[in-house]
Amino acid sequence: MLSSELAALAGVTVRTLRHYHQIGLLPEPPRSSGGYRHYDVGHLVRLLRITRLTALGVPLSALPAVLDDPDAADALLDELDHRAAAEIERLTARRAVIAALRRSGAPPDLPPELSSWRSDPEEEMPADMVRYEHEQLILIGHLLEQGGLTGFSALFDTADGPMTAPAPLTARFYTLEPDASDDEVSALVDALVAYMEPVVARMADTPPLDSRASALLDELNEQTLRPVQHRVLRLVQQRLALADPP
Amino acid sequence: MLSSELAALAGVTVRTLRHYHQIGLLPEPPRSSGGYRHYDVGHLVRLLRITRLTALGVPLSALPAVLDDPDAADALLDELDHRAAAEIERLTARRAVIAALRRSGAPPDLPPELSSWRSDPEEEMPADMVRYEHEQLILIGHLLEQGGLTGFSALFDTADGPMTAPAPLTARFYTLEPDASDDEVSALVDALVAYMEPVVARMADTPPLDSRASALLDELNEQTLRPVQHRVLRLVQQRLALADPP
DNA sequence: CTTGAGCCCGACGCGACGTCGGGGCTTTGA
DNA sequence: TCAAAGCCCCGACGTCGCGTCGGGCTCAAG
Repeated sequence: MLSSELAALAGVTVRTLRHYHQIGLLPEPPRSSGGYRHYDVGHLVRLLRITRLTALGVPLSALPAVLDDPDAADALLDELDHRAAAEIERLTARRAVIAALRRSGAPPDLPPELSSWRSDPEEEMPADMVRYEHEQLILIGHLLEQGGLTGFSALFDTADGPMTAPAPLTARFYTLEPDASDDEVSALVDALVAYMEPVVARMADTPPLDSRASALLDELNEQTLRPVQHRVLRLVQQRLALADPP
Repeated sequence: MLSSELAALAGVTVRTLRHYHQIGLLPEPPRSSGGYRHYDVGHLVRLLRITRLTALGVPLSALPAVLDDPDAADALLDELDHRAAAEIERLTARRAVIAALRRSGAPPDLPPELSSWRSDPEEEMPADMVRYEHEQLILIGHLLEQGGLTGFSALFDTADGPMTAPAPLTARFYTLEPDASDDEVSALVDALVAYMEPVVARMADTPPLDSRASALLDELNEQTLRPVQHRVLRLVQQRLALADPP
């Protein structure tokens, strides 16, 4: 039996045979005068034992032990089963995320549970503001993942169900021109404060945002937002802070 | 922000950061006078986008395209979902095999559906005969996998349910001494023929065993069995062949 | 005798980092 | 003020199970 015949019988490639020879897993068969390997049924059986075990997830390095000592296999099977179960769980979670992404229609690099907070794509917004909103959601999504994203989301629940993103409001914020009039600015501040007030009221119970997290969010603002928007943010923060007991 | 802080924030290792720098996925940040990297929040966001996507199974080589062009992601997500589903199926099948093995108590390198054909481990049998039986089951299990293992098993179904391995019979065969008397041999042959006759009768309908497969089985016999056992096999085969119409 | 398929070997590639070893920087406590 | 400890840097090799390439040899058929 030549290499390719053995390989076909066992359902592997010739390269696999050579690899098993190299690592000493399969004994070298006798050679013909020209150097061709000639296998017998013993090699086939050995190879089949190997393929059965690797199909179960046994690593090649563990095979010598398992093939020679059948008792050693039990603990290994346990571990392989656990690993397979864990891997299935990971993949299932991954598929769930993909499905959520497809439902939300949002770009795949932001957390699907925050995608409803994006501004309406129909709104006309400068490219850098689109990018800023995107990056902010990514940052918030990650920073709150281990701090309690569910608790955060709960802040926005009302008797009528969860609040959705205030699309026109955020668009007005993002499209603020540097030369906006004071009236325009204070009107926007009023609207934002009105929107945020009930949320802030409920925040009294929850632990404040991690200091490093808020520093990072500030840094992101600093990098991207225009001065007029910083002014709006500061004003909103002042008004909301005053409403809170210090 | 130093390397280890960024890494901790994003949940990766410092080595991963260096790897992303090497392949150009993460821009190099400015360095301190001593050569230390100093990251800002922009790097963190970039890194988080990367980790979110890799968690979905996106390969690093595809990231530049996906990060820059959000539309390119859709087809990719489809493929990733399919691959994840296929992988889950493979792992589930693997777990099913492991579970079957644990129920049967058989060594993990033979097909669990044939494990009931092993001789009773309580029977006293020479080590090489144990090995022979093991290897024969491996060979049969594989050769019939693509030829119809189910059809083969059906040959052994009776009205009272599937026949089980004739434990004392096979043990008598395997433990035959080279100097066994003619009486002993012919008694064993009679018993084996009686056992196999109904099976052979049903085999008339099914296609005969692939010629290469039977050659391999013969070769295995040749390598391992003692002359007296060859004699028994030949006798049994003659008797069963005569009972068949040629 | 030639041709074409099949076999041999050595060596590099892949994917996403882990790990090791040798050497500088920075901070903290004595 | 200085030394020890703890970070940081870099380059390079290791992991796992083979795939792939290139160049040369062999074998059976025409």
